[in-house]
Amino acid sequence: MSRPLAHPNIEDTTVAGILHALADPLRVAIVRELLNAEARLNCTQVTNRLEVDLPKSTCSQHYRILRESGLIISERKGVELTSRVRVRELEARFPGLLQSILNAYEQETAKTQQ
Amino acid sequence: MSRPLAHPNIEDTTVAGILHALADPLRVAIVRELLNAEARLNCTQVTNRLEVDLPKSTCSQHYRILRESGLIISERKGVELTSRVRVRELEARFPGLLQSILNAYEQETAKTQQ
DNA sequence: TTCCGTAGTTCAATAATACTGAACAATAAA
DNA sequence: TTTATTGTTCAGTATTATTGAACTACGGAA
Repeated sequence: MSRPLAHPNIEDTTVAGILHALADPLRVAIVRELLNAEARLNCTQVTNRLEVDLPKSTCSQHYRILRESGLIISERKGVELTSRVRVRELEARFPGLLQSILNAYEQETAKTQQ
Repeated sequence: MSRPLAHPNIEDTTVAGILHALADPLRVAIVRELLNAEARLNCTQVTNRLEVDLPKSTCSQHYRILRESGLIISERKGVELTSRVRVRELEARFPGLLQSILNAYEQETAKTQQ
């Protein structure tokens, strides 16, 4: 794996970047899974929980976009890459944004019934 | 101008579509301008207020994306195209979403000072 | 050590989107 | 009619996204 895992400072994150990252349902699902998890999960664990079968390269790109947008922080643990959502920082920078987006996504799927 | 101006039913709008539309600062600026206006504005009026000089074709595409995402409703008034934001409907479908995104964008620019 | 398996990354080719100049269509006004 | 205005469509170009294949890095077994 490449050496440097660059994360933007929270004050350098942009709304456009965050919205772009979260405009993809799969990336939203990853974020939600990371939020729900008791412990830090690696990429494989997340995709397993999501029960999707996506190519590793695609997965890697999605994490890169989430990372570069400032939504997650990733760390290497041996061969694995574990990630967590930057909840506190994001809340401080853009209060309510992440939650309302996640709410909206839930609303969308919830209303599918009937 | 082409005849049919198709607008999605509000229940067919998606969060992904809305986030994608609002992931572009210019489109957000258009939405904000439409929200602030006392009366319905046409495309030219909006771009004039924004003091940007963007090609007509580009402008047209942005409006199409806003329309197809469900964010705005457009009507032809003679040669002009006037638009308004679907505030009520959006609020009913995804409560708080639009406002928190607009807030976040304001936060972002506000913090640029100092 | 060396070898093997696992977890992700990078590269490159292809596909899908976005941007925009130029030609066009539709309406209003002269 | 003719002309000006407003926006659309088309087509070419550029940017971004997807993904198979080769690769890197680390841990564990032998």
